[in-house]
Amino acid sequence: MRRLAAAAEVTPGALYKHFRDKRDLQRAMADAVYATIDLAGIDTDSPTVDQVITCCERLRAAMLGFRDGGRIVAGSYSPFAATATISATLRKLLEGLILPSLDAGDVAYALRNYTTGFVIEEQAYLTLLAGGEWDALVQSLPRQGGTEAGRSSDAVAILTGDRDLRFRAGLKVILTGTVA
Amino acid sequence: MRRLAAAAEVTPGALYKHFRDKRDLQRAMADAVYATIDLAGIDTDSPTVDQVITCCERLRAAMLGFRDGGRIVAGSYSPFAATATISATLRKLLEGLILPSLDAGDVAYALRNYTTGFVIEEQAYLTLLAGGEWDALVQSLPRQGGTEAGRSSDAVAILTGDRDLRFRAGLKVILTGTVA
DNA sequence: ACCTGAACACCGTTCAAGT
DNA sequence: ACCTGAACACCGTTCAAGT
Repeated sequence: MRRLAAAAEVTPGALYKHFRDKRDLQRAMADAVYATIDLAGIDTDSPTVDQVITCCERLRAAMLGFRDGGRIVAGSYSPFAATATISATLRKLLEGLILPSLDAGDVAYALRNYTTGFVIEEQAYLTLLAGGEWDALVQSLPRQGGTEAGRSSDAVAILTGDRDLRFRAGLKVILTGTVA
Repeated sequence: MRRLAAAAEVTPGALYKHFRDKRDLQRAMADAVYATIDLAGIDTDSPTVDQVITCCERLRAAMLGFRDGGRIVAGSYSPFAATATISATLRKLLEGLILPSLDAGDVAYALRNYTTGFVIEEQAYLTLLAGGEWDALVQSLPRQGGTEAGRSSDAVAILTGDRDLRFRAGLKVILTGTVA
């Protein structure tokens, strides 16, 4: 609050005429993150799986555009316009695509939770990397017995690899299923 | 740190002989959360889809057992035993189940990110509810034009409904897919 | 209506000194 | 090896008073 006030060239107390408290400000920040989502080329009247994927990728991109974007957005229920727009867009796309046995709300919610979960992990990794703490952390991963099946580091492989590719792989898993 | 020190009947400075800083302590807390996961009845030698679902449900239950459990666990890379155990268990189960075209690591990562994302949202809701702030927030949701398709509140419906059911519905979506 | 100054009750972290 | 006391540099929030 104090640093934000300084950036706005105002005294900290002045912020409390605009936001009830820090959490109220963070809700507004969450909507500001959603507001940067690029919806160009998304047409809810002719939905495709590719558009759903694009939608999630742009949601991810929007969060990645801000420090702690994932954590800001996660669980902040910003009751504002941009938040409503992305929710409705994703759900409308899905309504025209999914199996009739499923609920579009459940699918949209799963996709959004996957996406925010992925980005939180990703930004934590990037912060650790930038601070030079990542290598020490990976080094201290428990060396477990014998076989390579023991290394607990799929997360490590995913984070240090091509994250765009891995994110899309996860989306495809959700959309197309994993078992026969 | 100060409150934890008080609970441990020790001076704040003493904590810094055991943990480098607050984040280091939170990593240990994350592992402590994972350590409460009940793995009874999970047999990685004869994997079933039901076991995967149970595994994710117990992961959710473990996080729900602690204040801010989801946020503590998300993006904290605790390089400890319990963290490695749940990761390896989930992946081993999946290796025996998924379509050969998929990677067990990607699927496990998608399931974990979905689960932590869901729990973060859930705990934020529960905190808001306990603080009496939830109703005011939902009231302020933008009333958008005409049709009921406009309400942006799938998240609201999911959170205020049977969350166990909704969580499982999301898991099934991921495991069995959404499109033909 | 919006802002300032000043205060209140906190934080995380460090470090010499003790045992 | 582990802990205390005390300090340093911060926090979020409130509120009378100003304009």
